Amino acid sequence: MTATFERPPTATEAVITELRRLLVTGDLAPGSPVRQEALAERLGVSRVPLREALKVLEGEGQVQYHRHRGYVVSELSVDDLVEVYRMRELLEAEAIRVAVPRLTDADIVAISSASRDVDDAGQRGDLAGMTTANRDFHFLLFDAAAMPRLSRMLRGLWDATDVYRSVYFAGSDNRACVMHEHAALLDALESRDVRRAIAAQAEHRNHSVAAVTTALTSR
Amino acid sequence: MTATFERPPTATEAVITELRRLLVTGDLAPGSPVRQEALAERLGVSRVPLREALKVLEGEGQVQYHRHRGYVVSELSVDDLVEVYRMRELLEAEAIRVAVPRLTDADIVAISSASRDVDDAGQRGDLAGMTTANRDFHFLLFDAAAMPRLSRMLRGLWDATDVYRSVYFAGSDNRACVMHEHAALLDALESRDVRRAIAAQAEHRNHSVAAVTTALTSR
DNA sequence: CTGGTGGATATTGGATCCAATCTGCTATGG
DNA sequence: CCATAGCAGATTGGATCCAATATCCACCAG
Repeated sequence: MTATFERPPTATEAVITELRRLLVTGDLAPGSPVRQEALAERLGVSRVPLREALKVLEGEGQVQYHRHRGYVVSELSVDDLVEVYRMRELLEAEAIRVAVPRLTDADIVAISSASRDVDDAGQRGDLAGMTTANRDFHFLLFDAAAMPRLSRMLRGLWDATDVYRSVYFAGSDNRACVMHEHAALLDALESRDVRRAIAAQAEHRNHSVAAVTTALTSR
Repeated sequence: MTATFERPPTATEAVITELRRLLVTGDLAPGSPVRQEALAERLGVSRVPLREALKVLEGEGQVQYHRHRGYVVSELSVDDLVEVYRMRELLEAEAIRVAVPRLTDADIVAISSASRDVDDAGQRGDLAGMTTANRDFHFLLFDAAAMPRLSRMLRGLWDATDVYRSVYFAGSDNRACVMHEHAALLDALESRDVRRAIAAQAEHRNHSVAAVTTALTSR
C-alpha cells in the first residue's frame, strides 16, 4: 500500500491554498489592494512566504503587481472574460479530442462518480461543494488527455473566473441545467463520441459564460 | 514627448530578467539544480528576491520546485515538446485569425521592419540578436490581436523552447529558410489573407519543431 | 482657488539570521 | 558483504529588522 501521507506543507504552499480560498469566497474582493502586513498576520505567517505566494498568483493573473505599490486583486473586464472563454473553447476542444479515445472504463466510472457528487452537492444546496465537484468532473476528463501543460493552462483559465462562476450555481434552475448537461456529456463519453462530447462541453460552457457575464456587468 | 524613464527595477525584477538570460544561454543548463546561496551571491542580491524570481519562473514551467529540495532547471521531454507545439498551433492560429483583420498599416510597417532586423542579425551571424528580433517579429503580429492573455500564454510557450530553438538559428540554411518564410508571412499579412497567414506560420513552426526535436533527441 | 512643495506616515523591498529539513557519509550490527 | 541507524554538513524555509519608496496631507506662493 502506498501510504500517501498528509505531509505538512510549507507555509508558502499553505498560503497559496488559503489565498485561493479567500479569492473564490470573495473574502479578497476584486479590485481591493493586498495589505501584506495585515494579511500575513491574519494567516499566521511572516510576509516572506506571503510574498512568494502572491508571485505565484500573479503568474496566474489572479492578482496584479505594481512596483512599490504592492498587489491588487484582479478585476475581470468583459473583454478579459470573452478572451478567457474563447481560449477555453479552443483548449477544451483539444483536450476532449485527445482524451476521449484514451478514456478507460475506470476513467468513465470516476467521471460519472464525480458527476454524482455534483448532483449530491446540488441537492444539499452546498454551493462550495458543487463548485469543487464540478471542477473535478471536468478536469477528470481534461486530465485524461495526458497533456499536463494543457491541463495547467485550463486550470488557470478556470481560476480566473471562479469568483464569478459561483453565482451561477446559486440559481436552482441553473443547477438543474448543469446536471442535465453533465449527463449529456457523460453519455457522449460513454459512447466515445468526440464530436458530441465537444458539442456538449461547448453548450455547457456557453451557459456559464452567459451567467458570468451578467454577474459581471450587473455590479 | 512621453519620456519613458529607465526606472531602476526592483531586485526581484532584475533577477527574473537575468535568470531568463542565463536560461536561454544555457548557463543554467536543463536538469541542473539551482543553488540559491551561490546564485544569489553571483547576482549580487540576497536569497529573498531570488526566491521570488524562481517562483515566477516556476509558474512559467522554466524551473521545477520540490519542497525542501529547491529548484531544478526544467528539462523538456519530447512529449512536452509535442504538447507545446500543438498548443502553439491552436493558439497562434487564433491570434492570427483575430489579428489580421485588425492590422493597421502602421502595424504592417512595424512588422516588416522587425523582419528586416531579423535579416540584418542573420547577415551579421548574430544569433542572440536574431532570436530576439525573430520573437519581436512574431509577437508584433500576435499582440495585434489585442488578446493579452493569449499573448502571455504564447510567450510562455515560446519561452519553454527558447533554449533549444537557438540551435535552429545556428545553421545558415535554416537562417535562409527563416527569412524566406517570414517574407511569405509578411506577404500574406499585407494582403490581409488570414488563411495564407495561418498556413505560413504553420509551415514556419513545423520547420522549427523539427529542428528542436533533433536538438532534443540527439543529446 | 490652483498648483506645487515638503515632510510625516504607511507600505513595500531586501538583507540577515536562525530553524527545519534533506543528503551523504560513517559506523555498527547482522 | 549488506543493511540500517545516526550524525554532520549542506541547503532550503521563514521571521525579523532596516532601508527604500510611495502616498497623503498640511502649507505656501502665485
